[in-house]
Amino acid sequence: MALEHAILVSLLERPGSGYELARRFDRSIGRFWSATHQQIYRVLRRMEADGWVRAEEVAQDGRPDKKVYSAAPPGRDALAAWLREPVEPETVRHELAVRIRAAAFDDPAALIPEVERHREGHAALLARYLHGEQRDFPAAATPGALDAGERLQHVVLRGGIEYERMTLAWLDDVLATLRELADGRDAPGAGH
Amino acid sequence: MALEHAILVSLLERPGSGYELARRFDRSIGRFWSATHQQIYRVLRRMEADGWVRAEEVAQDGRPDKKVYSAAPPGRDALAAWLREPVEPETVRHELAVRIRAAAFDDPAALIPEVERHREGHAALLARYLHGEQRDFPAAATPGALDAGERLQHVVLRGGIEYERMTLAWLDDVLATLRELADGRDAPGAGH
DNA sequence: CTTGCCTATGCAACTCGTTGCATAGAAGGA
DNA sequence: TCCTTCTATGCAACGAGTTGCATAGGCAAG
Repeated sequence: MALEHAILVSLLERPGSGYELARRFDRSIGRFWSATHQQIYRVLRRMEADGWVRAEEVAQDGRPDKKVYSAAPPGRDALAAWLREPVEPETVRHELAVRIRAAAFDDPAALIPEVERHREGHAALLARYLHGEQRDFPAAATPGALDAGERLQHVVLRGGIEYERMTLAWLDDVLATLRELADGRDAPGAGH
Repeated sequence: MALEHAILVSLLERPGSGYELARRFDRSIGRFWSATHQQIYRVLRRMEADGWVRAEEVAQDGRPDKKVYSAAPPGRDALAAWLREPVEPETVRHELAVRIRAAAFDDPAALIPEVERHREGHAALLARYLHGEQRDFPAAATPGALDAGERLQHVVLRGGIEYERMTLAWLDDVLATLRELADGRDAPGAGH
């Protein structure tokens, strides 16, 4: 239900076409709110009908025309109202946690390779976050160097960084537990 | 798509009716995979048709009959196969991150009360996790005191605890940032 | 004694989100 | 030359998930 609002924020930060939005959602914003191009196009049309955004047809040479959207005053109002609504607790869908509990009814060692792969993904993401922080917020330590928008973007990024750090530490804990269970199952046995 | 598997895990840990499952999903398992009773009933019927679970009608006095489900061998096989499938990166839907970025286009101070309320919720959840850890895993420090299932449940719980700790620290960071922005906006002004 | 909550299951309608496919011109490599 | 990729938008169908409502007996509080 907040896809409208995520799109509004993205359009306030910079206007763009549905296609451009879809790519932004694959990169920066998408780390916190993912969406496919289909969803985005459909929601954009609804938002245009509601007057939340304005569209401007832009002809391009060498590539298809595009519709560039930008946030309209009613959209800003809707966003301001949304900011004052209660924050509902996130609906968690943590597949890996389910799998780990499932491993108790099968071979825990079978899960190890996938957890390792998963860990690599989180390590790569942390590296990207840290690189992005260096690039976009080098002046963060100097008071007054960043405006409100930048400071808020930075605090969100810090959240992403801390989340990844915590996840990596936890995945190491998980791997250690799985390996101990795998060893304990094999070692005292016949040693095939 | 993993609701089937979450239900299977829950039924392997202990058989139960759809209603009981729904309440478990509101408590322990639901912290990692939430679902409403409607979803659970529908998926249970599909799983029974597929032979993943078996149902047994149980008459009760003083309350309605119930159907107690338990995991069947084909369900265990499906779970084992699922454990070997690739873990897809989680689809993140972090509403608060979107709101924080949205605050740049409105009054950042407007967000503070809701972030505080949100923080209280996470603090309460952390307290519940820690209490649950004391109750369910008091012997965790003694080697060999816990079986495989318990050790895996414990490592999942530790993940929840670390997530809540990290979130609390980040929310304090967010609140400090929002407060500084709110002060900076008022203080140099006319001081109304 | 009536109101509301708890157990227990379920239908119907809806929204949200994904997947597959289609179009269509331009650019670049095998 | 053909094949793929990129830009840019969209339809149609499906599956996942939510919300509202219904049933129906028992229990407890006011």
